Amino acid sequence: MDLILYLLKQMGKKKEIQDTSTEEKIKEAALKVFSKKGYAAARTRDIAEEAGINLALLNYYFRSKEKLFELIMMESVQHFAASIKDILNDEKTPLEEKMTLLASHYIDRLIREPNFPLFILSEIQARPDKLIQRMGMKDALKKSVFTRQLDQMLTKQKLSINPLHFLMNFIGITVFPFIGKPLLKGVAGLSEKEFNQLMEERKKLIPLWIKTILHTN
Amino acid sequence: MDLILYLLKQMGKKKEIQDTSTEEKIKEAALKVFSKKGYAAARTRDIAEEAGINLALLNYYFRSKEKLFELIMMESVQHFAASIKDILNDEKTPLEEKMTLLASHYIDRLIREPNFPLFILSEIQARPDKLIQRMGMKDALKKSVFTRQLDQMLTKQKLSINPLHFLMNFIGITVFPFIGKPLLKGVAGLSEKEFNQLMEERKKLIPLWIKTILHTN
DNA sequence: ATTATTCTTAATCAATTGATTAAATAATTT
DNA sequence: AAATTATTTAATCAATTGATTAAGAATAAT
Repeated sequence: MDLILYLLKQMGKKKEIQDTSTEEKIKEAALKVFSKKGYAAARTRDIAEEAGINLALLNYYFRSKEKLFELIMMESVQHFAASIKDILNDEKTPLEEKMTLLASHYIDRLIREPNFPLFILSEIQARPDKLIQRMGMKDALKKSVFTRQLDQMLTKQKLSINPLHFLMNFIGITVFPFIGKPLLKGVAGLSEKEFNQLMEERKKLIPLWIKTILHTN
Repeated sequence: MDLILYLLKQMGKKKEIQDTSTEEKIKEAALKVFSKKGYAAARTRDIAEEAGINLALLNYYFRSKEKLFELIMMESVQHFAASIKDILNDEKTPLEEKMTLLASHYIDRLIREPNFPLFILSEIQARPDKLIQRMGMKDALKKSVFTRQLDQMLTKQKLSINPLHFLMNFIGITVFPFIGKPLLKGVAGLSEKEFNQLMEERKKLIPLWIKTILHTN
C-alpha cells in the first residue's frame, strides 16, 4: 500500500484521488439534479446537498452554475455522440444490423438514464444555438456511413422519400417512450419493472418495425 | 348598438367584454411564455410584458404564478384530451381510419403549437402526480373504443404483443419530430418551411407506416 | 351627480438564490 | 518542522423575483 501511494505521489496523482472524487461527486450530482429539474429549477444548493458538500465548494470548483451546467452538458452530449458515431460509421455492418445495434445501445443507456433525452431536448429548446453547434453532429450525421447506406437503400427501392423521415421514425420510436415515461406509467398504470420489461422487448421489435417501414411505399 | 349594450348590461355581461379580453390576454401570454421557457424559468414579469399589462394585474386576476400555471395547464390538457377523445371513441370509424384522423389532427395542432408536447412532458416530469390524475386519461384510454379495436385487431392476427407498443409507436412517430424540432432543424439544416413540409407529408405517411407495423409479426 | 365597484399602476416588501469572502483545516512541499 | 498550497466551511452580499399595498383612474350603479 505504501508503495502504491508512493508511486501515485511520484506521478503527482495522489491529490487527484481526492480531487476527482469530490469534483466527480459534484458533477454527478449536478447531472442528476439538472436532468431531473431542468436548468432553471435546479438550485445550486440542491446540487451541493446531493453531492454532500458545501455550496461554496461548488463555486470554488466550477466558478458558477452556468459554467457547471455547460461542462456537464458538453460532456454528456459528447459522450453520447461519440458512442453512437462509432456505430453509425462502421463500414462493415450493414444498415439493418446497425439499427439493431443502435436500438439496443440506445435503450440500454436510456434505461439507465431515462430523463436524459427530455433534459437535453428541453435545454436545446431553451438555448438552441449554444448547444447544437457544440455537438458537431451536423456533418457527422450527413456524412456518416449510416446516412449513405440509408440513401442507397431508398434509391434501390425507388422510394423518393426524404430519409429524414426514417431517422425521425427510428429515434421517435426508440426515444419517445422514455420522454413520455411518467405519462405512460401514469396513464397505463405501469410499474417501473413493467416499463423496463416493455423497453427490453422493444430492443428486438424496433429493428423489425423499422425494417418493414423501410420497405413500405 | 344601444340595444345590444343594453341587453348585455341586463345580463351583467358588458363588463366581461373587457374582462375576458384582459384575462384572456394574460392567459395567452402565460401559455406562450410557460411553454417556451418552462414553469421555473418563466418570470411573471415576462408574462405581464408579453400580455402588455402591469405585473400587479397578473396577481390581481390570478392570485399567483402557481395558480395561473395550474389554470393554463388544466385548460390546455383538457382541451387537448377532449379533442382526441371524440376521435378515440367514435364507434363507426374503423381503426385504421382513426389513425389517419388522429395523425392529421395531431399534426395540424402541433404545427400551430409546436412546443406544447415538450412543455407538457417536462412539467409532468417535474410534478408527476398533480397532472396525471387531473387529465383523467387513464380510464378514458383503457375503456376507449380505440383500445378495444386495437386489441381486436391484434388478437385476430394472433399477435401476442402488448398494445401499448403500438400506442408508443404511433405517438412517438407523430409527436417526436416536434419535440426534437430545434435539434432536427439544427442538425439537418431545415428551414421552418421545410420542416412543416415534412410534417405535412407525415400526415399521410404515418397511418401507412403504422398499418404495416401492425401487420408485422 | 354621487357613490360604489372594478380595474390599473408605481412603489415596495420579503424570500429565494447565485455568488463571494474571510477564516479555518488539511495536505503538500521544502 | 515550517511554509506554502489546496480544500472546506459559515456567514454574508447583492440581485432577482413573486407578491402586496396604497393610491389613482375608469366604469357601473344609485
